[in-house]
Amino acid sequence: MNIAKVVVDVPASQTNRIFDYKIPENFQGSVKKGMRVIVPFGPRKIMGFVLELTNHSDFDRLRFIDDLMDVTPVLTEELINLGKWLSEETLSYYISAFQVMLPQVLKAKYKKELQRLTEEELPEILEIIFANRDVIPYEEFVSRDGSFYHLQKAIDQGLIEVSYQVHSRETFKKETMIAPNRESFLLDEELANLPKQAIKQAEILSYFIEHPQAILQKELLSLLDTSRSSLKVLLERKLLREYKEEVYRNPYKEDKYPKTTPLQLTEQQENSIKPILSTIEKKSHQVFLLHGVTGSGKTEVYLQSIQEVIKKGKEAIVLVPEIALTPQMVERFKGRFGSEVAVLHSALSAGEKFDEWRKIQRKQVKVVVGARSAIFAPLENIGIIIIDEEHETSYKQEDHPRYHARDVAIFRGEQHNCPVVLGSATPALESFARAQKGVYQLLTISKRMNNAVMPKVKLVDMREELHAGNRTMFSRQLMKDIEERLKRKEQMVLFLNRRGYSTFVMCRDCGHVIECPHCDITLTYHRSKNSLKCHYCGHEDDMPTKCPSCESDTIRFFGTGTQKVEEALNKLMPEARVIRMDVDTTTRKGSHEKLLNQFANHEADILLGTQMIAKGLDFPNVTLVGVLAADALLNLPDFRAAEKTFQLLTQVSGRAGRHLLPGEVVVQTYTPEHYSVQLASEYDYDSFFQKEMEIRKTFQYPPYFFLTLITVSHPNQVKVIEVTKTITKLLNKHLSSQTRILGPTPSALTRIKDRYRYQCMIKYKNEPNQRKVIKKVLSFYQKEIQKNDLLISVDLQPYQLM
DNA sequence: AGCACGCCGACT
DNA sequence: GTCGGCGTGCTC
Repeated sequence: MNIAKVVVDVPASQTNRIFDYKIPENFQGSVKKGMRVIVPFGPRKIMGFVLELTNHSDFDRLRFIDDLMDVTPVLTEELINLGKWLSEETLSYYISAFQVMLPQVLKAKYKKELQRLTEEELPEILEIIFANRDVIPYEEFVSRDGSFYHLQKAIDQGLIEVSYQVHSRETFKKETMIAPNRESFLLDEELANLPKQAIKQAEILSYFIEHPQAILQKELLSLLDTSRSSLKVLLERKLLREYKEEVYRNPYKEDKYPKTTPLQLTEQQENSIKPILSTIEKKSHQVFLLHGVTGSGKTEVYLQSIQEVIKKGKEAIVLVPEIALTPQMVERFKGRFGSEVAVLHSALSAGEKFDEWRKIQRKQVKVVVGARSAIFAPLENIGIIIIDEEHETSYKQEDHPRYHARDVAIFRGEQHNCPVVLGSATPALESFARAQKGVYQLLTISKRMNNAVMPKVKLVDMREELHAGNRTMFSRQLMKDIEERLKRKEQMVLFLNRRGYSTFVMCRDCGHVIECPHCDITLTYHRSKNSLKCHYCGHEDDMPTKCPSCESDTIRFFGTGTQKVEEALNKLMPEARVIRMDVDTTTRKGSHEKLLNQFANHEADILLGTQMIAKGLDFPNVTLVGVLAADALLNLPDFRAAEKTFQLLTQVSGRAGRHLLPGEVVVQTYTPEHYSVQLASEYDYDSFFQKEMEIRKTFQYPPYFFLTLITVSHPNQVKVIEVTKTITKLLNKHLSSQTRILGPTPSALTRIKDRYRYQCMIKYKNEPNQRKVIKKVLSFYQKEIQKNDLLISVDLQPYQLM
């Protein structure tokens, strides 16, 4: 095997193929599939993944692999196949598919440098820039307006060389270890001979006589309450030795989590787990949809299924939506499986993520708990894959490769012959429809644990509040209920749906709304800096004091943010202690956990927050949930708006009355008659499913039809419309006649970063040639994409229709 | 994506 | 003769 087939790190359509390289003699045998290598590519050097080893190539002018970047492959054989499948499936580049499966620190960094080869005098311009250095960053040469002509000449004369550096960014955390350097009896002798005043040295020696194994320096020093200076003498005398050992950056300390044991399952839990266990036993693949109401103990079903998998010597992946990946959730897994668990989510630093990943790679863990990308965990013997809150849209990645973790999970489940469990109190319509058709096996838990009843939901019509003269954001009902809870010393959760709402700035005089100069969107007011910011391009302006249109000074910001709610709450009920949880108060590491702990310790009465408090939280003392604006989501231009509203209301309501105390929910809405609000208040998923399915059928939306969204963008509006029109025509011509192609339509945000965006939508039932046709369309525009600043993006099964 | 190469036009 | 500005095509 002296030839490697390599995918190179150049995300472009022309390089989206395999390149062959010869393996030099000295690397024979050490180059393995799935490794990162450095290869020459044209004049430069870049990173590539070895996908295959062979002895034959159709290309006759092969070059040699330059260097290896790994000792152990970073991609397993299965992940290599998964990557190929993923790129086909999502129409993305091979390289992007492989990169998305690995921690960011494994992405190569490139440096271009100018290296001086001789002492010989260079032209003056170059001498000034080099300033007595042998190597300078190429960047510096460019930024200081270096003469390309002189540079080229110096290169031709052999005075200067351009060198390309490729390096990986992974770092390893090392800590100092201290160990005895002599046999115990020899240390005993030394201890006897120590001068009387060397008390600390004596203590240290005694310690090692009793514990002859190595210990972290940090730990030793704190244990004996001393400093490095007393260690130093012993190290110098070679009685002890020190060395560096690699340690994992461990964001979760195991001893923090009290060990838990399996709970007695309820009858319904028992009935649900049986088919899962038997699938594990039979080593077969099956997708289960576990439909369990909030508080029904789905997690316990997961935990006991995993237990069985571990018993069989296999491994498990558990996906949890990012915002539900709370300390509470982690605790449940760490509590049951201890150090067998690796946790992967975005709050970890790049280094921590890498270390967790490496624990998996080295087979030091059995269970991986993480957000979307954890589905690519490099496990080789998977026994179960679980996706909790499977309806969550965050499982769909919004940029390339635009994959859905559910699809990847099922693909891997097939490869490993293991069950995939999708769990939710409010399954995605797609999933429930599949379960009804028998594609997935439906498991139902309709009762809560502890025999708790679902909290009663009161709908409050906010229009009536307004008519009655109540202009605050709290209805009289909600106020009354809050006061009651305060009196009874019970706790509350207030939920504000911020998505769909924004704090825009408007002139009360002329109605002028301030918009971003580069995007078709209103600017958002940020109190901390008293500025206006665009959420799409980052453009920032100072908050004006006068309306830019009519010069009136009645310009104000509108909309509701958590800050504003908190202020209003403080004014109306100064005695209530409020914890506010939103992006502003949880950016610092660990602050999320801290706030939740405070609430758990009853240091506050009200937990006020956005999306992030909607799921996964479990506080026994919470008896009231208030939803301030239930229909904020309903008004979005999204065919899933009703579904999302139903899901959110159900999830939030589920935060109350989970234990002994009964719970209540107050939902404030401007559309109490809407079926999603109505049915959510009755916890009637089945009726909601029926009703929503009818609507989807009528309007030809998923799950009855599949969707593909093609978005075209370009600085010139005329150009965009023309291209989108042509694409629509091409698609119409080449796709089957039952397929509907809609468009061109302007995107919901027609202009972002000074680029116009138009889209067309493909609605289809069965379109086996779709990817082929789209690929053809893309290659038709290949040239314009390359040189004319045209962008065409394809999203199969989109979630964001903007 | 970079990068070289080649052609062209401007400036000394 | 010297320099930089694009368009084009290739990368094992």
